[in-house]
Amino acid sequence: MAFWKPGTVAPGISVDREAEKETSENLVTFVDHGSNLSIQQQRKILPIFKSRDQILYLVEQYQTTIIVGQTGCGKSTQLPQYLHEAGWTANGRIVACTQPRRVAAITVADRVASEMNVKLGKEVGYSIRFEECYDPNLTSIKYMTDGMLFRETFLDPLLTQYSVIMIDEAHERSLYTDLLLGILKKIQKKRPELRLIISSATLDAEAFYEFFNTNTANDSSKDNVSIISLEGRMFPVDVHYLEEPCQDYVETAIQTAFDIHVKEPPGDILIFLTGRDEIDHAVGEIFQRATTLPRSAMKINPLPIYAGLPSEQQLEIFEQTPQNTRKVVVATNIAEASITIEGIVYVIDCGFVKLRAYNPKTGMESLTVVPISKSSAQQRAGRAGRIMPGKAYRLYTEDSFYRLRDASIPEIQRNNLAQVVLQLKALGIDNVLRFDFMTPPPAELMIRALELLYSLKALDDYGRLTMPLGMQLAEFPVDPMLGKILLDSYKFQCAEEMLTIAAMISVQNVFVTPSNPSTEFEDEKRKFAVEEGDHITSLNVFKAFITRGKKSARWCHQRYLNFRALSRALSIREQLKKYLERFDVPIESCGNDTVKIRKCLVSGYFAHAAKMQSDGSFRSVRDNVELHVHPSSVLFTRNAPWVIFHEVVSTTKSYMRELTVIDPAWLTELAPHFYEIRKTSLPAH
DNA sequence: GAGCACTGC
Repeated sequence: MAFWKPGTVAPGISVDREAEKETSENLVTFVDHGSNLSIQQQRKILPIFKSRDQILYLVEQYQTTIIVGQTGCGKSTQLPQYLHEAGWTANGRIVACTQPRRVAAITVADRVASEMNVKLGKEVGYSIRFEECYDPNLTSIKYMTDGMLFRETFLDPLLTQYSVIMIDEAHERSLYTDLLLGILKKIQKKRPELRLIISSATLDAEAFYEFFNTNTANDSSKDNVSIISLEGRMFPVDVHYLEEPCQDYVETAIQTAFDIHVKEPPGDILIFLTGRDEIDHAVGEIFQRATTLPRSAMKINPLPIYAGLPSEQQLEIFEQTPQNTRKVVVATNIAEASITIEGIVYVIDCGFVKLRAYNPKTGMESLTVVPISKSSAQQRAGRAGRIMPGKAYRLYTEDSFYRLRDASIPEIQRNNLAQVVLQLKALGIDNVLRFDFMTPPPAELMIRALELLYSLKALDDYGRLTMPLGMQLAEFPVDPMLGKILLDSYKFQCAEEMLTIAAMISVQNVFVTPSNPSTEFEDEKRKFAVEEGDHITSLNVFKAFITRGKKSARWCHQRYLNFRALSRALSIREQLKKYLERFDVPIESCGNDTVKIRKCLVSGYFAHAAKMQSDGSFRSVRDNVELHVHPSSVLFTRNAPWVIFHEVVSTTKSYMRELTVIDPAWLTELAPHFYEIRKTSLPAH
């Protein structure tokens, strides 16, 4: 990049470019201007430094402090250090800072360790799934995913080793953030000395304030919560709206990109669309139309980015743009918070997002395109203001912007809560319907979860956790139905197989589907396919990856397999195996006895059974709802009278994903109680 | 008969 505002962050010379590429985190980019500012001097020129003493005062005076600060103000890196310097980590106590994402936890910890000139994993550490990098005797500042801190409450319900807990990115309202908010409020009652810092980038501070304020007197000076706003470090972004709504936002986005390309000064473009189809189409069109640009004009280079893309292609968006070329990144929501791309000056926002929601009435999930929230729109626009003043083009009218909801619906209000209910019960919270959530989930979600847990025998007639089954399912880091097949595997001598199946189901995008699927792709896929269905096909893929493929990326690439996904499955499998060993479940293999494997699947997935109809579609056994085989299933091209499935996702139709052929007799043999539950009333909760 | 937003334990 040839241009940047002198005296500000230059895109090419930041010392942590590698880290910045991978995280949304508010890392502050330090620039070596040739002067010799020490790290400590650099810390003092951050905007947050002006508020240092005030923040420390508030944390001391109030049980909870809400910090509102834009991206780039340095709160994630500086606040824990201020608290450490002020003595909050004396006597072996720890300051924790949670992040919704793994990479963020690592990169911020790494940054802080280098600022403090200590080795990562010593005074400063992090804790994320599969990776604990801290020293229990030495670490005083600990960055962690919110899910990991939640898990720590199983071992130490009052989180006694922490003096201050900072919940970062709280505005995102991830499932575990919300669980932690409720639990921390409970802990504060028993540990009044515990300090909480809730950090949010948006204007929902009032809601956090109301939630944590326990002062019932009519005198606000006795409130135990305080709020402070910090100035950000962003450049201004000029927002443009359409005067009239557009018919086709993909086409409008393409045209807008070319308008910018022709009329505006250099700077890369980021387009937000909703899914892979739209992205592939837009990238193709931009590529085509670029050939009509005059030869003298600046070149244009469109690049796709979404989670399902293999790593090699994902990394292309981070490569330096060649001279005289403008990069156009076409992205899903992954670029809203998970990935930060340097050099973006223009943002085009279609105003929609693809969102997964769980319907408690049917137990089915839907994946639909819905309008974004105002805070999402602001976050997207902000992506244009990281290196210099930018512009955001919203492909909707200003009027429709004001009609958007303020914030997205928190995950806890639109998720399957089976695992959540189980975990709350394991923490001794018996009446989950009365748990103090910041925004309580609809009762139907809770009741559906309770019903499923009862049918799995994780809860007894009184709604209490069963021992040991219920307790073990609560501890397992997988969905309860998946946990059930692991714990029941001893009955069929197939724990080895179930571990692989559970790990493979826990990762997505094992096959890399090319944008125009070739026969070669179908042929490669068929080599692993078996008539019993997708679970055993996954088992074959994983076995081949470990033995013939020697866990190599090249081997995966040649077979259209996602190396990243398979490596992750390997880690998950190892972790699940440790749990089974602890639960004293014998780790045996049934060899190639697919009847045993499939019966074991039925023992957990009996509620997800479907019968084929004469027209080739299916009906669920439980609710008689019409279902279809997802085209990615190996059963898409085969006939199977009875199946069980992992999940249903409704898009254009209700598609079952991950299917296995079963004998209907197994349903009554392995789950006779399930059909009884519908005749009798539900147990008391 | 033809399709899969994004995280996390």
